[in-house]
Amino acid sequence: MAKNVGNYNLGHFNKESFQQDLLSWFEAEMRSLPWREDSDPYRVWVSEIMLQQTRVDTVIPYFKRFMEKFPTIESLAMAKEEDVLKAWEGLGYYSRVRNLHSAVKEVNESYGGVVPNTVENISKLKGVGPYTTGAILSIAYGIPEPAVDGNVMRVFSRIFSVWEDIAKPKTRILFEEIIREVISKENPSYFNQGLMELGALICTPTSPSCLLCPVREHCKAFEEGVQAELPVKSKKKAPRSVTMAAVVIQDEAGRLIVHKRQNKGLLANMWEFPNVETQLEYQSPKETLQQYLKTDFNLKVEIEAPFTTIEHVFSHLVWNITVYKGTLTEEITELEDLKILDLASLSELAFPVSHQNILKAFLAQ
DNA sequence: GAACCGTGGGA
DNA sequence: TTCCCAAGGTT
Repeated sequence: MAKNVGNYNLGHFNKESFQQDLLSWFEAEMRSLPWREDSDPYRVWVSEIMLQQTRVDTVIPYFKRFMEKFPTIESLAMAKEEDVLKAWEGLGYYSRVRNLHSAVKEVNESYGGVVPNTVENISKLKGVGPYTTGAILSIAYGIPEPAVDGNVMRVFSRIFSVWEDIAKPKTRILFEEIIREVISKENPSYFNQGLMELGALICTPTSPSCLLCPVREHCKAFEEGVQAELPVKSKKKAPRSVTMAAVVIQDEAGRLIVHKRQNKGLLANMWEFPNVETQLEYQSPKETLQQYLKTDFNLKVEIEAPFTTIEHVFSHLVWNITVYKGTLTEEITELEDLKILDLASLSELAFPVSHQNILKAFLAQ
């Protein structure tokens, strides 16, 4: 019986044959990865959050360290956010781990420490969206839910020759509907992981290895010779540029002043060296910096010449930071979000990479 | 729907 | 160098 999903007719698609080809290939070729040692829902959960928009090779060492430090739901639930953020330092998208921490507390308190196994409950957890819901349910619990990530959209764009823009949110819905029709009910875990593995190893964004592809005979794009033109993905606009001034302030003992960022938005709750945006100011960067320190922290600082400039590129903006050296000219009263610390103490706080680079440049001068 | 939210790697 | 990312989610 021919099924229609959107404008796509799945009638001539041999679902059983496709499943068998994909599953056989995955069982033979799957990479040995730390989070594949078992299917503990907590480990699956942590790995899926880490893997969001992040390469496997980058995640591996973070995952190992994280699981050593926080081996169970309870251990993570009881941890201080400061320590959790530190374990994520350098991975990026830090709201991922703040949401994970919050959601793990929720599971510990409201679900007896057991990760929920229904779409209804698991998708309520902070940081668990449509993809992660399907990934955890299928991989940890064997429930046939679609887990549509970039790999899956790329693979199925080619399999069914779908020319919808995969950068559009609604396109994901289309692929979820397709997956619901073709997912293996017997082994949804390997089916979903197999699709992602195929996307990572064979059905790559540029120059896919079609001659090695286990599901080549099911692929409409290959049949039509258009695999290189799919998927269609619109470009995102260029990041905007922000000009900033930062200062590394030292006291007589050589300790450094650091500031904790606000608890929402960019790099929330991460530590940094005091800095201000200087884009549209009448004042010189140095005066802007001094005024910021005075009004926000009642701090008088002697600011010397800049010793480096740093460019840091985010996904949606670029920081151009001129970094000054400063000297503290009076006693400082520490605040919740302002501390003066020696280097050993600094190393216990979580800094974004941009400010790690500021410290490196300061120490290297 | 579009903007926000990081980082390091590879072509 | 520049561009595009890599197992997305939230607002």
